[in-house]
Amino acid sequence: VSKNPTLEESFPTVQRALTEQKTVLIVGNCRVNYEGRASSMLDWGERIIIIKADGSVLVHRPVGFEPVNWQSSGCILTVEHTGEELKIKAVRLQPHELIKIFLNKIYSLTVIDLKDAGEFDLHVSELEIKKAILTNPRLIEDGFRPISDEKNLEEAGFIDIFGEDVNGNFVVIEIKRIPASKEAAFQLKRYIDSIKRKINRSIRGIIVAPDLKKDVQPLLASLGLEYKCISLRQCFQVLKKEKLKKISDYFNHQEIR
Amino acid sequence: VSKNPTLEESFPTVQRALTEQKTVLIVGNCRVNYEGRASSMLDWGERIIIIKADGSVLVHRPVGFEPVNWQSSGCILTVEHTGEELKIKAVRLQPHELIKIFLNKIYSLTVIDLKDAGEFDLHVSELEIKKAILTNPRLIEDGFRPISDEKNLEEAGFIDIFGEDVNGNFVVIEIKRIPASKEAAFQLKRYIDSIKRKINRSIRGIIVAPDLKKDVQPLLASLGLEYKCISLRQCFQVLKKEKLKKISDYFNHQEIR
DNA sequence: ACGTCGATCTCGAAC
DNA sequence: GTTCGAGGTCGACGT
Repeated sequence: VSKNPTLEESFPTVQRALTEQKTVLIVGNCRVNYEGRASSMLDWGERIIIIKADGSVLVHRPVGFEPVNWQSSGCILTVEHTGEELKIKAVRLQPHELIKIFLNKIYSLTVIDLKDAGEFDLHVSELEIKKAILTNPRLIEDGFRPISDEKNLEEAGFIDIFGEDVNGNFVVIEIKRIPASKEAAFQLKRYIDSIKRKINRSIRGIIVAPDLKKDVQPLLASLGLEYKCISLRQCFQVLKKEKLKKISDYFNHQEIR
Repeated sequence: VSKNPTLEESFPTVQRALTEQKTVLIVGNCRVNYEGRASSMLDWGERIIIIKADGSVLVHRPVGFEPVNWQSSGCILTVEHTGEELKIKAVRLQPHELIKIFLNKIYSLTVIDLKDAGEFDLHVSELEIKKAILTNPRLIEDGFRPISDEKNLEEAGFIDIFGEDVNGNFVVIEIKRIPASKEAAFQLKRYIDSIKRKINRSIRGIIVAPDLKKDVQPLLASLGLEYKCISLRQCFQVLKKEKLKKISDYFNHQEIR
């Protein structure tokens, strides 16, 4: 970490960092040119620049979630010291893209070798809701019996869960992790129409989601579809129980041996 | 900028920075919990944390273009010092989302008030291609006459440009800034089918793009659609000419007065 | 507020 | 390699 380094001082430091694949953090006054899928010019201003070990580059303005300019991982980095400015170039091939950062003042330059082996777990994807339903089909209704998941309907797309109810009707389930939109309803309708063209049996369509968006309830009614509310908490519970069961199964298994 | 500050030292600094709406840059060892549209847990590791003046939060791992955890602008920030850890909370309402960052070691803490008034210009979006066509419809073909842009087809979506050709046929134009995919072709087909259901006149569908992706040409043929190649350079030219024209109009207007 | 669409979207998986 | 779909997509614009 160096504070207010001159460009002369910074140049070899950055150069070494790039060749050694370290992470570089720069706060400074810069302008940025981009040429590639589109082209852009960013005039002078104070920004944060992150250059990561894998070759990704981010230029962040003081406001806004998204970087104003960037280059995704795998690009080739070079740095030059051209008189008044420090010039960092990041080139990507396929598609050909070039970003040029010109710095005329560096407030802080940090070179670090970050060690990060921490595992990242993202829960409650659509997949986990599906797992929960397959684990405990009563989440849908008593007597529901899944037949297959991820049924391919060729043109129409993929069905999340395909099953049978207690009365022998086919059941097509469309899962949404967030409040279901009209689009989800139309999608489910397409699936059902697609199946009806092939087989001749009564089919129910059920949207499974934590909630419905506005005006979707009447749409479902008009399309002859149903809605089953399922909370993420319920899914958590089922999956947690399943995990514990697996562990106890393991121990039971151990005892038997 | 402080190097290897203790958590005790960091706490008031961060707290003040948050109330004063400054930008905070932290490099340190942390774990992150997220709860909201989904939920996630990120185990201990060394990361870069950016907290911006507008309340956006970014947690960056040493690799990858995207932040591993984040909160977009407008969230409420609080910081606590709970014994062994510095805990930063960022809450967003609507949708309700919470991100908790636990730091047990800070390598560098930077608080800055970035001044960035630089203008950002991005050239050649889909909108600019549209503008270019509306400015000079001959980019499509001689005799093409735009009737309206952004026509809403209710269910089917929005048409980029709707017009008429020299023979009085309707023309629906779908613009893509990048080589057009099969998806674009299907989309245009849906638009045309949607219109055909409403009116009874001959309709042509034209994909406008700098190129076609593989296998799209035969698909277009089978769907009865057309392709008009248009380069970004052409659009640049037209728009540049238009700008110059406007300036000269301005001067002519001045002379008349 | 909700819905739709573009994005230098990015990313990953399937083909 | 290309294509396709999902994303805690984000952000902008229209209703």
